[in-house]
Amino acid sequence: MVIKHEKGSPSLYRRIADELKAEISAGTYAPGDALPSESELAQRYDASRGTIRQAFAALRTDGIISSRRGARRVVQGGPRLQDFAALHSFSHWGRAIGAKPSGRVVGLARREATGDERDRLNLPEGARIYHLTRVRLLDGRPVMIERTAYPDRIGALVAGMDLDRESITDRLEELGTTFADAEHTIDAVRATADDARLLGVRAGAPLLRERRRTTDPSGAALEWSEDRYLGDQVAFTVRNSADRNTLSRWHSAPGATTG
Amino acid sequence: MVIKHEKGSPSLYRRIADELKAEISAGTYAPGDALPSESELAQRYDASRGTIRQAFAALRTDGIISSRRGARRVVQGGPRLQDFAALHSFSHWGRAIGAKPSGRVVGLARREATGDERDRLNLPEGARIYHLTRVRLLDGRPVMIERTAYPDRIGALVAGMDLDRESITDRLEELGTTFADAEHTIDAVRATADDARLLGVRAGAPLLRERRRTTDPSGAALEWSEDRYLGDQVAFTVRNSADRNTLSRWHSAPGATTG
DNA sequence: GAGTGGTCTAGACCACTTT
DNA sequence: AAGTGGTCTAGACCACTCT
Repeated sequence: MVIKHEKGSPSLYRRIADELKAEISAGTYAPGDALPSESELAQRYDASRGTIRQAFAALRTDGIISSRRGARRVVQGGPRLQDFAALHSFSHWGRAIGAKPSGRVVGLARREATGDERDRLNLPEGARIYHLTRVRLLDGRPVMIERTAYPDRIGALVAGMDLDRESITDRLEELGTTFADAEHTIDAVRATADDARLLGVRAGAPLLRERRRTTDPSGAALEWSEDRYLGDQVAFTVRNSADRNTLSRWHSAPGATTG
Repeated sequence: MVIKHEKGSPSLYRRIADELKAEISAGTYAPGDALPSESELAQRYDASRGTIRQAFAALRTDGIISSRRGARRVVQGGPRLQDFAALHSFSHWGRAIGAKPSGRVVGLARREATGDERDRLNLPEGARIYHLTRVRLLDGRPVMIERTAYPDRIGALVAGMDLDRESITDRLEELGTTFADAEHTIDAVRATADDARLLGVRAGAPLLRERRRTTDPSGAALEWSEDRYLGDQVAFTVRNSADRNTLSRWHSAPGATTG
């Protein structure tokens, strides 16, 4: 018996995965606890074993559970992982951690893309972009400087927004833009005089720098951003395993530009 | 027809995945190129479609390819990701990037674990650990300070090694220890006087701090390490997507320990 | 409309952990 | 010995992209 999906409804394995995640969040299964077996869940959800395995695979990829042949799956400890939206959008993230996120526009300009920007956004010579600089705050205190380049098509939409009030990410999603993949490069830099003034720290303070390239489902670049966080305010957490690794370590030869 | 595995040989889908990765590395499929369809590969490898999908899933999890319904899978650009061993072991990593890795032991001691160390390694009150501090170098230049706590059982093995010469990771693997999962927390800190002396920079220089907890397949903690990299020498790269997210952003309230 | 990936089923055998 | 997850097969229907 195959049950058809209602239009727009998530697949069965996604619903099962979401339900398991919710039960783990709620503490029904605590870190270290064993989860129900595949066959047990197959019965409970009237699904095949393959579908249950697909649901578990989603949790495994997110690092929420571990799994070994012969033993039941076990809930992993550690900090809860955030969903893609909370990670991608400062506004979402701020609200998720219970703070009041805001922004202050420092500059917005349409200009010709630099060579680096053309590379990152995959644009032809002479292409124009929008470049936005904002200070982002939590509960009124500066936490991060955001310097983002948008391709012309996206930037035109952004330029029309109320940037002090709206979430760019949310508005772009409403306007039909889908953020699918992102690549983040993280290192540490010294605050420049400019950084220091905007963040209210002394020049030379250690900042956590995140350079991010985000693409849509077809692989087209949607933004290229360099964000600088106060080093003592923000950290990033990554999980990986022998099976699955999305993390790399990179070395910059002294004197070379850092990618 | 079911073909049995030879003992110790990797599964079919792993071999297919490895072969595809090799072809991508070799440039047979360049970033932006479409890959063969599932049915085509099923024929080529005399495998079922499910097995081919399993191989593709491995590449997808590593962020090497993207995939959308209706269109063929596409090779993703960006830096090549390193395998778990290269990420986990400084020695492996150094050799992989063509440099000569080395280490200099600053201190090794067996002592009672602090509260923080007990939490991270999941040890009872009063448990003892081994604590190792090393400076790690590439081509003779200091790049990182490593401060690692090992549970007694592991530390006893480490203490017997030639720490200036051997790779701890390699030796522990040879001795039957399997590193399965790791959780990394990354932020930026100011170099202490001690850090500065060991790394040959001025105090206050920005350092990239990686705190790492590594576990074996059963979830038991194998090490808890705090590594500090020169900010202009090393960066970390992470890939994620709406489907699959192993990255989180964390906020530390001012004054709180960045635990 | 043809091709492709996404979801789901039902069943099989095996390696490993647990009791 | 029983239970559990890992691998693999063969087939089905569907949503979507491409030309």
